[in-house]
Amino acid sequence: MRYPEAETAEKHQRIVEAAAALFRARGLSGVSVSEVMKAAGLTHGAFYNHFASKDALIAEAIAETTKQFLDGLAAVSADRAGLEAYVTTYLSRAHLDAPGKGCVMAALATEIAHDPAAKPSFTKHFNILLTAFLSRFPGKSAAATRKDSIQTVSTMVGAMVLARATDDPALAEEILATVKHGLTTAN
Amino acid sequence: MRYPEAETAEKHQRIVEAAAALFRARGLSGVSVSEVMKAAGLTHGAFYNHFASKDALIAEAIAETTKQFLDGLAAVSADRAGLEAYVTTYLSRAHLDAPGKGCVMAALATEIAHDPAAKPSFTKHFNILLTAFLSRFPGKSAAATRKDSIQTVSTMVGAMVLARATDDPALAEEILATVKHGLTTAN
DNA sequence: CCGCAAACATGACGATCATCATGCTTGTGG
DNA sequence: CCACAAGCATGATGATCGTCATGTTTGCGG
Repeated sequence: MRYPEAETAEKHQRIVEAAAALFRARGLSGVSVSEVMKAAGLTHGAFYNHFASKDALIAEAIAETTKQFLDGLAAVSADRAGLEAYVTTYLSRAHLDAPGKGCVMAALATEIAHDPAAKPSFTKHFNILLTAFLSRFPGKSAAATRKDSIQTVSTMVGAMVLARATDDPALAEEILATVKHGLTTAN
Repeated sequence: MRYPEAETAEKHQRIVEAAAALFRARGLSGVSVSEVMKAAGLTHGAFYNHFASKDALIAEAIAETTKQFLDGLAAVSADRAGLEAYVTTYLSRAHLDAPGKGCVMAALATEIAHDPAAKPSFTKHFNILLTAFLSRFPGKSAAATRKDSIQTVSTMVGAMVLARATDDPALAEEILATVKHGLTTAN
């Protein structure tokens, strides 16, 4: 290779991180390859030295967001209090307003559903993410925990997705607050 | 006007219905104006006699899906059993596999969130839809009912959105079945 | 019965985009 | 120390798309 291997790998990572942020902020179809490369400090020509296609970039970007998700989970304790802290952070105004730094599911779910090339990567990482979430659920049997995880994740994602699709800040906050309350007091 | 008014109105409606189906099936950015017109039995040139822009069509298409949503709600009884029947239908494999005929929220939520022109229409119709859902919730106070509606809708939408983003049919069905069970036995 | 304008079709325009072609630059393997 | 190829930039290409221009048809108001 012509450039130091470490440097090349770092640029690759920068591209993936820029893509992960831009895609979540503006959608898969709302961001061009050129924009991603510019955000990574390169020009569009170098793109195909790193990825076979935009679809390949999307797949890697999804993987990157999963790493970030796991970091967020790791920051809370593995008990009921930690879970509630996580839910509270997830359903916060900060997350609502910063989709580029937030959950992939809440930012891109329906676009992924319409993009056959993105679904395999999403599916793989959704499984990882569910397992991680599950491992931090306190008590009960493994089966019950998995069910609880699926329900809790569905509710969190649905709330954020609806709040984001809304134009009215008061309504968005009502959705988040209501679901937050429901998830942190029930069970 | 040159064409009979009724005929023109009918064509307008055909365009909106075709758009509502195509957008939900393949996404806002995945469907071109020409495709919608062809599906409505016209050519692309006539489009701007009916709509000011693609954004305007999107807004009307969202309104159309809301009408369809309300029809679905009206089909069940206004009690606990009716609510559970509705949830069961919503979280069915038939709905999973037919996004073009299903809920807008589950089909387009994240794309709407990324499209400033679509958000006002969505917000307006989300309010309508929430009110209708609420009016069919049995018992309790109005405030509690609104909270229950928001939580239930969030969970249903989240589950469908995640199931649709998934490549693995078994996982998709697990999500639907789990959330369906949670919503029809709890409370 | 006539002229006007609405509705529709064909076709064009300009912009955007993913991808590829080409050439330069530069470090690494030999 | 040298040749090769990886990595990057500039620029081109072909396709798609939203929108507009133009011409034609045809029913409605007068």
